[in-house]
Amino acid sequence: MAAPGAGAPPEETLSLWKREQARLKARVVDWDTEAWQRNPDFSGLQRVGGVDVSFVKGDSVNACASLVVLSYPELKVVYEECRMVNLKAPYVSGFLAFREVPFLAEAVQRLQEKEPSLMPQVLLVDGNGVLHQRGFGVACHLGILTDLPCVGVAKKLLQVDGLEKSDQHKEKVRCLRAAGATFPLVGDSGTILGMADIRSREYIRRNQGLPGAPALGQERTLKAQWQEVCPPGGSAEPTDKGRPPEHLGPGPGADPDAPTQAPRDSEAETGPVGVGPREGPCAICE
DNA sequence: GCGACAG
DNA sequence: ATCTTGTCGC
Repeated sequence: MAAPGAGAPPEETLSLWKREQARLKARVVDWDTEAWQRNPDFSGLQRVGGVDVSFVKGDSVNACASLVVLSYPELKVVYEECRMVNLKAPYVSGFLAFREVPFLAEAVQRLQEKEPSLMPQVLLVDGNGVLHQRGFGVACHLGILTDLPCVGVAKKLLQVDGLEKSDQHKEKVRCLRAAGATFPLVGDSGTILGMADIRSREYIRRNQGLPGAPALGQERTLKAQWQEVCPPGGSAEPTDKGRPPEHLGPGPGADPDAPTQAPRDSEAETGPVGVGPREGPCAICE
């Protein structure tokens, strides 16, 4: 048999995958559909979920697929599941979903069967959403399969639609001082493909306790932070619109979402529910 | 040597 | 994704 975890798939398979992405992309809903998405402090949001797949050291086939649901805004774990799985498809940039989404969708399905009352209202997914080669990353894919609003959370910037780690981009990242500060990632198409939300380790180490660095307990509200943008001078942005995930409308699930960069350590950040700190040089600051 | 092709 | 190495705090 072949080793799913490795080897590049034949061009024929990639064509099929592209066709599937195009088919499902038509069901994406990339606008707010839930009241909590636009409420000042997300009032109405009670459960936030997160999914991820972690691998066994030198193994690209065996991995742990996990789904966790937290209460909001308390952020207490109310549901958690980790399941060892055998990946069937290799990782191919632009097609991450075909490798991981089956197991993520199954995790959501099991939750629906066992504890439907704990179904999250939004799901954070490792990987990109609409910031993708064909505008349909794993977050979008899972959203369609589960009918849940999903937010893509990536650790590295996928340079598509004109997005690049230019000096301009790096400058904007450097402006992300306050925890939770963000700026929109606007592609050449004019679409906001995501929000970068980073805390520079250098800044923190050099400015602890200095003016400009908000004291603990004085941070702005999450919602307020999301709407913060670098000082005037940057090019894009007045879209006061945050960038929460969406929901589905007609047919099967749907929703899109935005990806983002994040600190290098463990997980990354998210457009909306961005909290995580972590530190260290990141793929964006670099 | 460096960058890029999510994880 | 995972591997590394170094630094700092407990």
